[in-house]
Amino acid sequence: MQGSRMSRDEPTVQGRAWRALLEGHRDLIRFLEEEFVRGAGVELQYYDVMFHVSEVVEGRRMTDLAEAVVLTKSGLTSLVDRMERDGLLERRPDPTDRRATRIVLTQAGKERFEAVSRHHRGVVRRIFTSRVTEEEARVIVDVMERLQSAVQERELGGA
Amino acid sequence: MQGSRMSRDEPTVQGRAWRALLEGHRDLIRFLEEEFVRGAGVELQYYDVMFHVSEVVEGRRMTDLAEAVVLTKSGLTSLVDRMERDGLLERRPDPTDRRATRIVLTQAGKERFEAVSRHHRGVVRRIFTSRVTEEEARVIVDVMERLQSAVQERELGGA
DNA sequence: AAAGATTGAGCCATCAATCTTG
DNA sequence: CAAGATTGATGGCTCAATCTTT
Repeated sequence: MQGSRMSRDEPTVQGRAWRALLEGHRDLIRFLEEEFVRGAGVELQYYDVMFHVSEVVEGRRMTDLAEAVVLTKSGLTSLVDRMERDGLLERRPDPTDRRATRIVLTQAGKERFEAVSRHHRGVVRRIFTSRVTEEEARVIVDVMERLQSAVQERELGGA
Repeated sequence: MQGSRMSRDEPTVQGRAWRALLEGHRDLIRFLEEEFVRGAGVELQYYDVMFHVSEVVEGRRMTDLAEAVVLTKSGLTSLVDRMERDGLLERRPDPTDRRATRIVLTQAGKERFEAVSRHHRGVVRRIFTSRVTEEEARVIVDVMERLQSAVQERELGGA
């Protein structure tokens, strides 16, 4: 964990930042997941889907939603199956493209999302928001967005 | 919690930092995973195991290793099965406790790890290290370590 | 009885193939 | 043929049960 020798040289600050990011994120997610299941009775993945669906009134297309929650299309198909079975979501034909399916929250889904959101914000505040200064937060936003676009360029630009 | 708005529409800087962290990390990992499989022919998980095993000459016990790589014991059992089948690892009886198994790298595993490490450092440098200033890196280390200990305290103390 | 590790059942994600619509 | 979505086969991980050793 620490004092590890990834190379003979002393790790740079950036190198330590990389490991800190990985390990910190891992612990945060692990904690969040546990808190979530215990307190809200819903998996984090459910919340993630509901979050992205709730943003758009007319519903989200499967493909876009899959991208948003980082799943393959078939993976999302089965996830939506389960959530539909649980009465949280509804599939609706897309009026403009008959190939597409739009996912919308049911009334029960909306209520559930509201409740879970409140809980979610509480947990996030306790473990993250309240422990980070504005200054630090700005740096994080700055860095992460920069890295994101770098990755996206690389992915598009090919190897 | 303060003057700025906590409403859904106008998240705080910290709130944006939270989402930036989640999404950025997700994209980084996704990219790293792809790069890794393509360039080194090894999954990230393999590297993670080799990394933790390589740190200790006398080998790692299964339970400790499972904790380190964030897997259940049974999950690790099957992962180690595969890696052993691939000739990268070896199970050895623990001399001091006959219940325990020690995992060590084979010679092939060591060589593989060295090569993959080099590749790994290259990728990390390209997508992360070279794109973050020392100043920013210090902030990240600072924040993430603070959050990690906060989470650990909560896990121990909180029900 | 508790701790280290493995086994088997079940769940969930990916991949390749398929169907329908543009 | 390309794009949106689903289906079935396969693989990895978790959970509960089990075995051995302390």
